[in-house]
Amino acid sequence: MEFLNDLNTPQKAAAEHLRGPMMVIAGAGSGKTRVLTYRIANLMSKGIDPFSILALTFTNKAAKEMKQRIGKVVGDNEARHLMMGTFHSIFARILRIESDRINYPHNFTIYDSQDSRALIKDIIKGLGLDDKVYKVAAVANRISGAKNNLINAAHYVNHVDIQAEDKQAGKPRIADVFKAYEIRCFRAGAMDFDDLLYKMNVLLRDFPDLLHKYQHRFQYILVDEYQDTNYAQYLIIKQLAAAHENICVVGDDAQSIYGFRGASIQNILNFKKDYPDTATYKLEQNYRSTKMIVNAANSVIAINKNQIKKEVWTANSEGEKIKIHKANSDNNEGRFVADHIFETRGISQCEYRDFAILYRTNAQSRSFEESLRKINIPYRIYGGQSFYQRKEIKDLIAYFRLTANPRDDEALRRIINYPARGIGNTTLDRLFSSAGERDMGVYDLMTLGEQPDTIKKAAWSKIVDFTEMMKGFSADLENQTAHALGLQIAKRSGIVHQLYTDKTPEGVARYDNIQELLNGLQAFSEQPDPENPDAIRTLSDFLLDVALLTDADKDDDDTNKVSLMTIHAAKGLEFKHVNIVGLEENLFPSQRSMDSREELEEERRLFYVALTRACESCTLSYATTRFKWGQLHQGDPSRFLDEIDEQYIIQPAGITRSGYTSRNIGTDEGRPTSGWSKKAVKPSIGGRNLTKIDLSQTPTSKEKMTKPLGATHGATERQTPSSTSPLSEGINVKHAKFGKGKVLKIEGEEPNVKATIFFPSAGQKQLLLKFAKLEIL
DNA sequence: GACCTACGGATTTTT
DNA sequence: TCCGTAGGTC
Repeated sequence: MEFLNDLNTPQKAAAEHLRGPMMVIAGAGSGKTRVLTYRIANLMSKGIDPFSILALTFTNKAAKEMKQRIGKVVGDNEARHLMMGTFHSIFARILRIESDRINYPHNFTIYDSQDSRALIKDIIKGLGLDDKVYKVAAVANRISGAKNNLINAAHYVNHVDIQAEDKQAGKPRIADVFKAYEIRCFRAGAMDFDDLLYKMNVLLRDFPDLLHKYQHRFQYILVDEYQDTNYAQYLIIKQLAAAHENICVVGDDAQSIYGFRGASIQNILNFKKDYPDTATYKLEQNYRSTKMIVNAANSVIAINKNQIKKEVWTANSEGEKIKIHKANSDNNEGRFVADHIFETRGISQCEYRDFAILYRTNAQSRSFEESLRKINIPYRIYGGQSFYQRKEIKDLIAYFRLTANPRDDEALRRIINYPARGIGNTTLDRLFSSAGERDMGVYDLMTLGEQPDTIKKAAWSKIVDFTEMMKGFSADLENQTAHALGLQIAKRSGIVHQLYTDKTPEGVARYDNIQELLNGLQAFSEQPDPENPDAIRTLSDFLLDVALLTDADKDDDDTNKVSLMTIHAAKGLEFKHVNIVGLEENLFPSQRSMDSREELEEERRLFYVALTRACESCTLSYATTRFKWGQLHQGDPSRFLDEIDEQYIIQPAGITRSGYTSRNIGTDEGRPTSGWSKKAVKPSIGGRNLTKIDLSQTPTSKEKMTKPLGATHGATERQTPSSTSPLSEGINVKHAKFGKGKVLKIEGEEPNVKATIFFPSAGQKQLLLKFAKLEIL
């Protein structure tokens, strides 16, 4: 096949491999996606049915892109039938088809981590355990870890080591929580992320006909990012591949960074033991980065003990040395990076999209956002609170979920009183406990037509109204498109109305988000399902997609913006110019990774991943002081800085902020360093009590805020402000109205006033107002 | 049940 | 510092 001539020798050999187990060890930037695509194209050109090829990728976006690239080689019509996607999405689809085997409804709900945590919290409370000892996050992690190792609640309670560990940690009753969690999920017809893998294993283990069916269907299996698979994933692949052993795994042990999620680097290290006939291909030529970057990264990763030997090299140009910058505070680090991007863009004539700022934790993004905003550099934040995590979106989706699966108790809990319809917490608690006593779902209890004696009459009639409405929605589930039904739900539930009447800036943003979701629904409804092109796309089809979408999957076609993200999120991406920030001990490497060699090595691999994202230049920075929980902390430079062979780095003599003030951009002049609250005064201005002020009557045209509205709400994408004030401080918000917002507290004095405002629909918000002119109601 | 206050905990990383 | 919420009051 002539398309194979685009490949170098080892790439070509790997792409031409037809049958039998194979492993591709692919260094960073060595073209592994190319090999995967070309191999699949090659299989198809040899007459192998695309229906029999299963390709598992790490993100849906990667799958989509690969499909498109294969389509270009073999034609879209053929490529369409490939089974490609993430582990979670592919197996969710299969589980949906086979769900009756394990007594789940076809429209089972997928609980996201918020849902599972809410449920776990409720269980901890219900069992009367101390929630300070049994912390939700810790318990959730424990359960998740067990499931990823295929341990269910029954095994958990009998597992000697696990029980010993829990006892040691003072939490002997996690097993009880786990057990209750299993029951409640089952009763709700819900699976969490881990269940998708666990239950898939159950299907293959307990139903030989299904094992046979899928072994027969997937004759060729390819797994990308194999170094990041966990035991549950490993075992699914192993079982599916057992009949034919046409399995191809691609990965790089040096880039294994998901150990915390149960990923085991051993899967890649042990592959040859499972398949002794494995053909191994090593891709060692890097096409992405300069010599300087490749060599620097090599010098770092060489320190790790646990790895497969390989020599990553490049024929690319020498490139510039890696720069290290020391800042004296987190804010100055932000300013340096923003300024550096500004300058580099001017000198090398590249676009904003060529830059990335990579950090260890999402919480670090703030100082970079502020600095970029100040000098009008557009940026996009990945991760953090994504679109689908926002409250209003989750609320509407909860209606969708309850429509598709009335047993979904977590969705019900969320929306039964939103918008407010007079069913309060007391009623809800009684409903849940009454349902628990009868071992049935809450919705089933509600539709039973039999009023439990604990529920008051007035509340019960509201419940009946609610269930009647939901029944109406459910009746249309199969005969309306996702868009038609979604629109109907948005309107009839009262959500649209509720948000429309809320004229606060936050309320307007929420209304827009709902519109965006509905637009998304429309696009979804109009695009046919490749597996089943004639069927209408229902709301439950949409839910399956939406539950497993992540930020990385979001299309952002022509956005020319600087990218801000965690290093984890940057996996698989590349940028011309990369800034790796926050290189301090206890931050990167993270404090929690310091106890064990394994975890520290994982942090080092993470650093390796960060370095190898860069094509042309890489700049590292750290801050000697940093605000944490409102307190100033000292920090030491990260050990990773010392681990780069010094011949590849420049450590400039000019310490912090060199060349900065001359341009007078983004300086700190005149700004108090730690917020406004230093001068806190009583909640009164002009001698009058200010606890009740209607800000809608306030002349707002002169108000300035130090943060744009909505920023506190964690919007995923923030535009650079179109206008800045003469002080280059804050943003003009003259169109802002505070609607029904009530001021709870005023601190500071004009013109610097911090106001705590209560919005009926959004709870408490703190806003920093400049030149506030407040009038008393 | 709605509204409000004061307090305490949070920072890994993600499907 | 910010955010969520338990618990108080009307």
